[in-house]
Amino acid sequence: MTKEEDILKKHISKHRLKVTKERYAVLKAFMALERHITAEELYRHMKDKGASVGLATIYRTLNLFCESGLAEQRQFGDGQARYELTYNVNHHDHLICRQCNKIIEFENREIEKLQEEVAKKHHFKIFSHRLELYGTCATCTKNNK
Amino acid sequence: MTKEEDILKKHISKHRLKVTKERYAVLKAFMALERHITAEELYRHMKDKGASVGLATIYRTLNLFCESGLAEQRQFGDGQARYELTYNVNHHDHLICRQCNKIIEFENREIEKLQEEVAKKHHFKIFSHRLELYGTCATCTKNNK
DNA sequence: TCTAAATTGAGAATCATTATCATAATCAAT
DNA sequence: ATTGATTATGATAATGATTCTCAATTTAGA
Repeated sequence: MTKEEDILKKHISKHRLKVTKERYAVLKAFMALERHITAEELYRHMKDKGASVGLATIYRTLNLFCESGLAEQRQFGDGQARYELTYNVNHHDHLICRQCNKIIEFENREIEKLQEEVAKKHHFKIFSHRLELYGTCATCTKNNK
Repeated sequence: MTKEEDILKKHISKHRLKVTKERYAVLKAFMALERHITAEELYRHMKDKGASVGLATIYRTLNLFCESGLAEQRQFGDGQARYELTYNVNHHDHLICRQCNKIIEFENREIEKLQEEVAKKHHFKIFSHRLELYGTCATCTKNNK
């Protein structure tokens, strides 16, 4: 049993939910795939692999992952939610290429520190944040020439 | 004529669009209202004031404002786009209270500078970014006790 | 094994936003 | 000012992502 399965199982029993093969199947597929996947992409992928699960269940299960702390949902402004595993992953932010949709992750402790200062100045208790830089990636910039 | 009207007019003539009373009415109402307004809120407000304009036109006009550089659209994750006048306004980011939905603006040049460094490191050409801090504001924190 | 409670899948419902299209308004040239 | 071409408007339909509904199925625990 992977650590992620263990976390999911603990969340499930804590909330008197039930362990199902669908939930394991979604977790397995989710872990095997690229980060920042949409529900639709995950659905298609599982269907192609013969591990079909209803789309509604994909959504429900991804939300369950978020509630259990395994994953996070992101909105990059294209109208579809994206999900990424965050268990055992350092917090990071994103660079998004508007031309090829490439997503690059970055970490910057200095920025985080400054954010905390801003929050403190306004007496805000922060529980999450997001920082996204939109632009054109190196490859696309080169190809544009 | 306000400076904003002037900008809109220039954008309109540059793109061979047309000046209409609806566009002026929306601009007037938009400028008079609080920042970070939704299309629906603007629509309701104008209806109540007797300056009724169709909802589709509100959307079209707000997008026109964004194209002309007068306004920007924001997504704070509640499923509705919000718009704010940005002409002659310094760039800023947002603190968002998840309890009372209050939105506080802040400016931080140091964070911006660090963002530029991150972009440079990844050879990204940035044309926009967004930074949002989600949490509980001072008032709500106090009231929770 | 039995039963209560949770889960699933299919499709309906929802909600914000955009598209459609007939009618009306605007603009530029006369 | 009138005309003609083009764009804008408003009402409503359409869209697309996500959630809800509900009957049938599966799970957990006694």
